[in-house]
Amino acid sequence: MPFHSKFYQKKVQHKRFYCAVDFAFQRIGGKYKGRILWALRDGTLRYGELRRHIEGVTTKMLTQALKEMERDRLISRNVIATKPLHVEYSLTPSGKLLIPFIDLMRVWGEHEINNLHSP
Amino acid sequence: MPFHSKFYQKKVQHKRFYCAVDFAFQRIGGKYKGRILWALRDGTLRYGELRRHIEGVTTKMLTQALKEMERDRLISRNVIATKPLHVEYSLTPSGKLLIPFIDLMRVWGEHEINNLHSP
DNA sequence: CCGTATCCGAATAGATACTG
DNA sequence: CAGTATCTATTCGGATACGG
Repeated sequence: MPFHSKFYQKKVQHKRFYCAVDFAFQRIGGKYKGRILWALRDGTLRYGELRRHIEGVTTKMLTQALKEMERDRLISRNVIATKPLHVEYSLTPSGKLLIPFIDLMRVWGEHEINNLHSP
Repeated sequence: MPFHSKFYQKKVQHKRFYCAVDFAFQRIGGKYKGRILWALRDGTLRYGELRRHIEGVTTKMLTQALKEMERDRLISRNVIATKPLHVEYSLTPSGKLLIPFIDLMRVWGEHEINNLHSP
């Protein structure tokens, strides 16, 4: 049960936030959360599939981000008791609300990347 | 000249990024950049005014964020040679493109804050 | 008024090894 | 397969003092 493991106990408390923008950035900030949300936009992915989508991530950082996002109800975690174990991740309704936003970021990012050497 | 000071030289190189989402989060991630963009949405603010808008920020962090955002062409910096000095900050066209995005974040954040104790 | 500089602790991130 | 644990390196962020 992730909510009781020692591993989980880090960062259970949010820092104080001063406004809604601050709050939102605390929830989807960090190095990988945006990319995780984006990877899950079309449905369900297993842990290992996510790991391959998010190039460069370690198990430690991926697990940590996933636990925080589960706690914050952005994603849900579903264990399938096959052998070996399968674990599926997908967006919650709240998480799905963020997809248009991530998409805006992506479009803006592509635009900026294309203009990097011609400003 | 900020582009030549020792202070500026930190973080001149971006880390490697793997996709546009990653790129975008590197540019507006961090603790204060979202709030700075939001504060400048309606026009120009001076350094001290910004500082009062972004409650809790220190001069170090504000200056650092402003320099990075200037380097990334999200904001522009205008020095007015009065005495004492005035320095005005405003959004560039590229920075203005991010406002709808920040607004989405803010709306989502307010929605989430309201549902924190009734999930 | 608008920053710079320095010190230092906290938080974040990576590498590596190991387990049910 | 899906993590956990540990150790270390790097980065971030706050406090404080000072300067043009």
